[in-house]
Amino acid sequence: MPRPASFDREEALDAVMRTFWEHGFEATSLDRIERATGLKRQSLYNAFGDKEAMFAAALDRYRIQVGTPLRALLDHDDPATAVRAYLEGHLRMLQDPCTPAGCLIAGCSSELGPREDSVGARMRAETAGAVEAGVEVFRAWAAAGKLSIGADPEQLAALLATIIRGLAVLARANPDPDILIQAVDGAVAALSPFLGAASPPAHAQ
Amino acid sequence: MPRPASFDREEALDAVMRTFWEHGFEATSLDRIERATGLKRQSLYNAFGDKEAMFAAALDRYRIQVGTPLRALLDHDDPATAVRAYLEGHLRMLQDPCTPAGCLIAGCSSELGPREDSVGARMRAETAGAVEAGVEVFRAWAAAGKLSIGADPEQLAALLATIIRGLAVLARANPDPDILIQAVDGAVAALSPFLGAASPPAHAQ
DNA sequence: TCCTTTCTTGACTGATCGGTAAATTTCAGC
DNA sequence: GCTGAAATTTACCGATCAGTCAAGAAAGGA
Repeated sequence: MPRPASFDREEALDAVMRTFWEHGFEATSLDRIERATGLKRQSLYNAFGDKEAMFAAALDRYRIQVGTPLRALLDHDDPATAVRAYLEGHLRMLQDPCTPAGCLIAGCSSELGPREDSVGARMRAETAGAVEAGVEVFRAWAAAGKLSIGADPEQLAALLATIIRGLAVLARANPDPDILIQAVDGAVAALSPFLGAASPPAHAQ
Repeated sequence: MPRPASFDREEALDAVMRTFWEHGFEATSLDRIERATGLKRQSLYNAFGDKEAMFAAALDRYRIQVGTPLRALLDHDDPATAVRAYLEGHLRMLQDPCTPAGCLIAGCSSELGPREDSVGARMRAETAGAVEAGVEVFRAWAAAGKLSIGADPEQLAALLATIIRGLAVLARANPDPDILIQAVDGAVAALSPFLGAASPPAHAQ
């Protein structure tokens, strides 16, 4: 068993993920990854494989480090509380100065949208899976009688997934954080009446 | 006045716009533009300038051909009708098989988000301008007393802009059109109570 | 017809792309 | 210390990138 690697794989993967997060797939060159990780080309290829494999590993890490904690915010007895926490959690993440602006999934799925190779397919699957996970949460709420009468769980889940991705786009393009806060406040006000809250929308603040 | 150009500038610009629309800024190479327009490199540089100028011209054309007609859907006396038409119009556009999937502005502003050169700045300005235009529409509705009591025009405009961009992301990534339809239906149901509609949200279909 | 001006064409630049081969360094086991 | 396998480094590959140059083709004005 000769010569262990001199770098921490997780730490390097973190830098890889952040580079893809910041610049997208195409604009992330191997040179940029070298600079971000401090590693040389061959070490990267030894550790992760080619660029697509690096991207896949970065997506996996993103799901663990970002996606899963955010989705956990939906695990709350009260749907209105859960949705508010979910939206505000996304807002914090999207604007966190310690991480690149926006969302890796939303950004790269926009970038790679119609591509037919493995990366494009991977991104489409990532998006579809995330949306479907949200649908299941709303269906469970509906089955538990936690949604207001007439609330459609599929509609609400699709709308929430849409809002989340819209926030990601705006967070990446718009330096004005007020717009995002207003969008989240508006979303909470618009969605709450469907989530078991008693107050009619005309009085929603 | 010797030798007129042998091609139609508007027609060529249309192909340029569609190429950027489909592949984004970085992944649109000059070779690809040559193939899409049928023109040679030097003709493109003569007609439009460098790649950034081609992109700027494509954005201008996109605003005229896509953005302006969509924004005109908000010009309606009844806010609820206007918002529904606006959302459904975007849905049609995003999924129109005659044009690339998604939205040029949303896609490229995600792609170029934090870039500090002129293209990045241009995209950020495009997004900020579009959002601000929506805010003015809602403010006018509010001033005309067309919004429900308690409805916040800034919140509603920010939310609508967010939803529009979220739809663009999903339209580009998700081949399932049902999700988008459900999102639009959900958005109409969630927003209508604020737009002067009388029906309470519990009965919104 | 000829000239001038522009458009068009194809070859070309240096830079950068993702990926690789070979040489060199470094450490575990003996 | 020696040896060998793996990690690291350096140099390089062909392809492609945006952009340019110069020669050839074509049309209006004379």
